[in-house]
Amino acid sequence: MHLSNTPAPMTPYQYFAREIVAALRSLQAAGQLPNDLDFSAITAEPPRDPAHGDISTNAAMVLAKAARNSPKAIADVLLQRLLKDKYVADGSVAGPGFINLKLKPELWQEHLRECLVKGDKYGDSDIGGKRLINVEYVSANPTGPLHVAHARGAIVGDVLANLLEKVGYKVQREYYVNDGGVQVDIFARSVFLRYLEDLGLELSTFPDEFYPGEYVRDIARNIRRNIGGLWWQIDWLEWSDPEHKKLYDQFKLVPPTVSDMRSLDRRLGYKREPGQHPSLRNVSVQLDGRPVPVGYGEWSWLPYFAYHAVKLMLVQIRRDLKQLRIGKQKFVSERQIIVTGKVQKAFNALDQKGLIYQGRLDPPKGQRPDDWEDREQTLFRSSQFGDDVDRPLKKSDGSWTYFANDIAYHYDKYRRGYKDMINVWGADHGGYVKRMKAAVGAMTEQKGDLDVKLCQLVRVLKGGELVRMSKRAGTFITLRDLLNEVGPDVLRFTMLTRKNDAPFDFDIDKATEQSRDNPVWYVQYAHARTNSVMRQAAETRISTSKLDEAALNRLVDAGEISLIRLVAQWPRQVEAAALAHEPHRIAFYLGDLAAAFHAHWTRGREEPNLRFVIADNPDLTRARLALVQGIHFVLRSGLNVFGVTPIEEMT
RNA sequence: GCGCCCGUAGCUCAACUGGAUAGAGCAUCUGACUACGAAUCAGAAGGCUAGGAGUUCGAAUCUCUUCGGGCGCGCCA
Repeated sequence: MHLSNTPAPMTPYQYFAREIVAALRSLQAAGQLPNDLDFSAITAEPPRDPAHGDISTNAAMVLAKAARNSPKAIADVLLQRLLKDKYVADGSVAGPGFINLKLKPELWQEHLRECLVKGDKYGDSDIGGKRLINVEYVSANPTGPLHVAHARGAIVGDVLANLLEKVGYKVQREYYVNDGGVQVDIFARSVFLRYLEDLGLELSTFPDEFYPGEYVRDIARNIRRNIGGLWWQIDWLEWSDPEHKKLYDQFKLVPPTVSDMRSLDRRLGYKREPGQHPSLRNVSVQLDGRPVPVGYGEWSWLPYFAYHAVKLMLVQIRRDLKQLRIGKQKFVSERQIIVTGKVQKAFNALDQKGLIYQGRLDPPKGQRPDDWEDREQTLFRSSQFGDDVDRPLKKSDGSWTYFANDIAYHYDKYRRGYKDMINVWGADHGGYVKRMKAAVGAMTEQKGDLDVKLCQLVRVLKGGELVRMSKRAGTFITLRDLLNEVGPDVLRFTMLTRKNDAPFDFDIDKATEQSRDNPVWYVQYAHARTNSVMRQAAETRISTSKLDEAALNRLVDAGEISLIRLVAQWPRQVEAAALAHEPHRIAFYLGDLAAAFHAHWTRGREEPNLRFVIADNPDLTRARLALVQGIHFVLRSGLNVFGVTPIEEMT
């Protein structure tokens, strides 16, 4: 009998969740329970202790109060109904009022068949109902390469997106490019100075607050060599001064045309300001034996360097992400949000709701900045929506704050149809969560929902030692380094063996070790082992095809049934992990399934009649192969959700 | 000073979102390879879930409080 022909094409847990409610309804009809009861909190779950049975429900305890009866009494009558179910072998009331059901093996056997029929699609569902959901992750500044912390966020976000797709959401993956703020300008100035160095000029100094990494030189070189149309500027008037024409000739530099500059200005939203930026005040180069200050007329070169430096950086970032197997993100530019007037639009929307005002903020207690200046500013009433204080939307120079831009970005997401939004951020942005949620709530009249997953710090251990990282010194472990050391499979899986809000020590040695300690290998090994069983069967000339037609009622051993039980939990694990936005749960489940499979395998060593392949008993073997294939499908789809290659054979 | 996250076996971490006697792995001790792959498995030991108070049938989980750690606190992102 095929389960697909029965009225129960679902997991035993889903089946009984329904049966329990049906039984309760019939008790209501019979007048044994009141009619106005809320069944929503009732569960049908595997009991914590398998000795208690197959299915456990809390129904009696949940209903006791409203039904004005003792949990025990309700459990007794409910149990009598449930015992009539064709799949229930036995049942009992335990503890404070749990009902434990022991099921007939047929239900598990038939469910395994269901799993085999669905194959890789087993575990998929449509609880998302094709609803749109937006998952934003990585969103690192385009001012440096991705490093370990970004890797964690990238993986958590990507796998969460996979999970949501698996349960029927329409997922949009996004990367918000923070190319709109002063950090990009500092980055552009850093590249500019390295660019001068690359021309063979010696800088008097390289300011502390500039970006120190080697990669900045690479980008400067790349700009000089590959982009063309370059120039450098000692004084903003200089390129029209015939006195210095020879310098342009010497370095083969080409000054920009006015229309070049204007189009970049428009594109990037820069205002033209003459003079030299204060951070460049002490920087000069030796020219004709005298020090010449650099960086004047920033408006003429800064947009150009900012534009190309960010572009080159993003090429690198995308390449790294691709190597990490993350490639489906839509990149949204903060600068474009500003330039296209979307910030103003979002601002107006808040203003119309009366949520903008001019006011003063108290300086933070205990850590008053030295340069605190009490001033009137443009504030958003975020405190009306759960934030601690109101937040400024404009800087003192009149430009938008990062928060204002981010509000506009989220407003834009919402207007594009995403009521449900998830952001994956580093823990250092924790202080930002309340105000962003407040903004989303305010802009969407509470119709939009934002969940922020904060990823705690990642430390890297190598040879038992902590690898020191310093952003100031420009020494941090890049994503690229990690990928070269451990590869995407290990990195992706390992990053999900902890929940996102727990700090993570990533031990490179252990992650590459092939042993029980290493969950990646452990699960991979189990998957490869399912294949090796199939190969073994093929050698004994037992057919491994159409296993869903095998005589599954031959699976009666307790170990076999409990393996099916574990397989049958896959759909609810996927569902729970997706709804809770907690991809790490899948890692633990896969580890459990792998462990149970390895354990059962080893039992066959002492009890040969339990081995999967019994050469002279094709029917029994095919039934057991069906079980192996079910495990194979679940392990494979689990690894697929993680974006980890299910290896076919251990080498 | 305020806010957020966290505190679970010696160590690294789970615990199906309020369920039963809080579970794994490592390390420690005791066992299992003439092999469907021992890259594995079985067993033992290990706990006042940081401390205290509360909420209810029931708390690691929710509330309050103390202690300890991390992150953050206008014109960085």
